[in-house]
Amino acid sequence: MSADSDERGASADAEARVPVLADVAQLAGVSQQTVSRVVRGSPSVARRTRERVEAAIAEVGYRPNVVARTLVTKRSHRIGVVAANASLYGAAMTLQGIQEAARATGYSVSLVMLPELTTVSVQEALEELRAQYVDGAIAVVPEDGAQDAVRAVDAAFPCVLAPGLDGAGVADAYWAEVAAARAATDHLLDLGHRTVHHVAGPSDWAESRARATGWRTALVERMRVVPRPVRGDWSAASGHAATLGLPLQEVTALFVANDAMAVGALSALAGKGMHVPDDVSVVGFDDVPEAAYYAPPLTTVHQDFAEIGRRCVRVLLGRLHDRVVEAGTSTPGLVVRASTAAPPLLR
Amino acid sequence: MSADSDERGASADAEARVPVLADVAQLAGVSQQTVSRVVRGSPSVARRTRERVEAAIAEVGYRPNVVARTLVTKRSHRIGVVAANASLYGAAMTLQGIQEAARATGYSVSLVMLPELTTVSVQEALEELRAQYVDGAIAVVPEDGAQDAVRAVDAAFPCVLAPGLDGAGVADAYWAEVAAARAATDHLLDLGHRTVHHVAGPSDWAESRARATGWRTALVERMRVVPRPVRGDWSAASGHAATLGLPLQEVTALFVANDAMAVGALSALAGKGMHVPDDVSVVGFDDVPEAAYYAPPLTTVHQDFAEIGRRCVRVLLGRLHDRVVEAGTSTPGLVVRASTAAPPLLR
DNA sequence: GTGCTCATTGTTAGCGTTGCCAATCGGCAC
DNA sequence: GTGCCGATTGGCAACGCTAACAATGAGCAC
Repeated sequence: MSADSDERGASADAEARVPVLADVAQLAGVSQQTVSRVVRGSPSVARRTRERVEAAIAEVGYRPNVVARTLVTKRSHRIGVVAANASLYGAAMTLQGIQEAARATGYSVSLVMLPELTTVSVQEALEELRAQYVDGAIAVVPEDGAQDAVRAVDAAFPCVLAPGLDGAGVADAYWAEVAAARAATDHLLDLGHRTVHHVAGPSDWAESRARATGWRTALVERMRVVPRPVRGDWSAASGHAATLGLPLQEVTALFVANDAMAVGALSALAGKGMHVPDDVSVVGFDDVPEAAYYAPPLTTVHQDFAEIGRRCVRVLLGRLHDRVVEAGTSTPGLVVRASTAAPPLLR
Repeated sequence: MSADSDERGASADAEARVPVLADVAQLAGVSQQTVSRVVRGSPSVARRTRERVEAAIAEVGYRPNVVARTLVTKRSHRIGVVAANASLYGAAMTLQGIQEAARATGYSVSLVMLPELTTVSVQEALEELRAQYVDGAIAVVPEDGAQDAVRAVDAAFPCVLAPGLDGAGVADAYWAEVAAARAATDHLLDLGHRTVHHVAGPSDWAESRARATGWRTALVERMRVVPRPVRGDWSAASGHAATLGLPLQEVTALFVANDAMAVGALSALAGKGMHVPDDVSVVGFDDVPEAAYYAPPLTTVHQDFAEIGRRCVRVLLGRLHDRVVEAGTSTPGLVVRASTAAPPLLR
C-alpha cells in the first residue's frame, strides 16, 4: 500500500526506480505486452490475468510513461492554446473553458501567451506548439493577421480559431455577435434616443467589426444618423480617452464595444459632469462580473466565454478523431441594468 | 529553400515523411551522432562538418523531435502550472508573467486550471502534471489546503508556490503584503479617520490573512479600535454583500482586500446614499487596470503580478538546475486616487 | 483422431533521440 | 620510426512503450 516498498518482487535490485512496464510484467508473471493491454483497457485479456496485472500495477505503483507512448503512437493527448493578453476578461474565461473541457476529455493543455498578436508571432507560436507535439491547437486570437496565420498553418496541423466554429460556423458566431450589438443599439433606440454613438475596439479585431456592424445596422435600419465611431484598444484607459473624443454635447446614448472601455467611458462622462443614465445612456459588451456593481450598474451584453472555450475543444477533438461535431452556438444576450434610460429630452 | 522539395538526397523514397536525424545524416554524409551534436550545439564538431550538417538540416527542414529527446534525457523543458480561477485578475496576470518568462528561457508551459482549490484537487493536478513529465511545476494556489498539497508533493517533484519565493522568501512576500496593507490603513488613519473597517477575502487564503494582518497591525499600533472585519470571496458581488453587513452608520474608512470587492463596496455604499470619499473613504488592493476609472477612481495597492510570475519561473528553473537564485521581492505600493479623503467630521 | 477456429498471450521490431565508449587521424615529442 | 595526445567522428545500446504478427492451447465439428 505505502509508497515504494520493494522487499518483494523477484529481483529486488530496486533503487527506488520509477517502475516501468517490465517491472509490472515480471511481478505479474506475464509479458509486457499483456500489461500494456491491461493498461490500455484492451478487451482481449482474460479476466484472471487482468486482475493479476492490476494488482501488480497497484503494488509497484506503476504509471504509464506518456512520453514513450507518444513517441510510438504519435499522439500526445495534449492540445496547444495560443492566446493573447490574459488581462482581457474574455480571453481569460475562454482559456478556462478550454482547460476545463480538455481536462474532462483526458487532454492536457500547453499554453503560449503572446504579448502581441501579429501574423508572425502567432505563426511562430503555432510552430512552437507543433514542435511540442501537441495533437492540435486552439487559437484565441481574434485579431485579423493572427487569424490568417492560423489558417495558413491549419492544413498541416489542426488548428481551430477561437470563436470555435469551423468554416461556416465562424460566420455564425460572427453574426450572433452582430445581432447582439444590434439588440443593444435597438434597446437604446427603443428608449427614445435619436441615435447612438459608438466606442469601438481595435479595427483589426473581428469582434470589433461585428459589434460595430450590429450597431450600424440597427441605426441604418431605422434610418438614423450614423455618427462617426471612436476607437479604443479594449482598455478602460482607452475607453476614457475615446469618449472624450466624442462630441459629448450631442451624445445621449453610447454603445461601447466592451465593459472595460465602458468603465472608462463612464468615468469620462462623469468627469464632464454628465450623469448616466440621466444625461447619457451607456451600454457595454461582455458582462464582466463587476458590471452589475459599477456606478451605475452597467447595461451590457452577456457572453458565455467559457462555453466558447469548451466549444473550441469539442470542435478540435472532433477534427482530431474525424468526427463531425455539432458545435452549437451560444447566443449573447442583452442584460439591462441601470446605465440606460430614456434621453433627457423625453423626460 | 522551399518547403519539402525532395528530388535530391540519395534514396528518394520520400513520401513527405517528417525528416529525422537519420535523413539529415545521410544527406550530409555523417553519422546521426554528429548531426545530434550539431543540433545540440556541441563544441566538438569541426567547423566544416558543422556547416555541412547545418546545410542538410535546412535542406530537409529537420526539426528535432522533443518527445524522443525527452524520453532519453528525462527532461521535457516544460513546466506545469496549476492555477485557480482565471477570472481573478492577479492569477491571470501571474500566469502571463510565468508564460513570458518560461518562453524566454526556452521552456514551454502546461496548464491545469482548477475550478476549486482543495488539498485533493491540487494534489491531483500536480500528479497529473508530473505524469505529463513536466520538469517542475508552479502552483498559483494561494489557498491554504492547496499549499499543503504543494508542499507534500514537492519532495518528489519540484514545485514552487505562487508568491514565488522559496523557504524564507515566502515569508518575505507575505510580509511585503502585510506592509502594504498596513500602509493602506495608515494612509486612511493619516487622513484623520478614527479607525478603519475591513472587508477581507476568504480566510484560508494567505493573501487575505496578510492583508488583514497589516490592517490590524496598523490599527493596534496606533491604539485604535479594531472593528470586526467582514468577509467576501474576492468577487464584486461578495464585496457588495459584505459591505452591507458592516455597521455603516459608523464607518468612515474602509479597506477592502481586493479591487473587485471594492467595486462591490462602492456600489453598496452608493446604494445606501453614502458618498465616497465624502462620507466614506475606500481603499482597494491589486490595482486592476480599471481602478483608475471607477467612480470615484480607487485608491489601491499596486501589485506587479507579472513580476511575481516571472519570479516563480526563475526560482523553479534555478531549482531544476541546482542554482541558487536571488529572487528579489517586488514591493506592492499604495496608489492614492480619489476614493480617500478626510473623514466628514474633520471637514 | 484431425483439422479448424477463436481467445489469449508472447516475440520481435521499431519510434527518434542521446549517452557511452571506441575508433580514427593528424601532429608532435622523443 | 615509435608512441602518445587531443580533436573528431562513429557504433551501439538504451529510453519505455506499442504495433504487428506469431504462437499457444482449448473447444468443437467431422
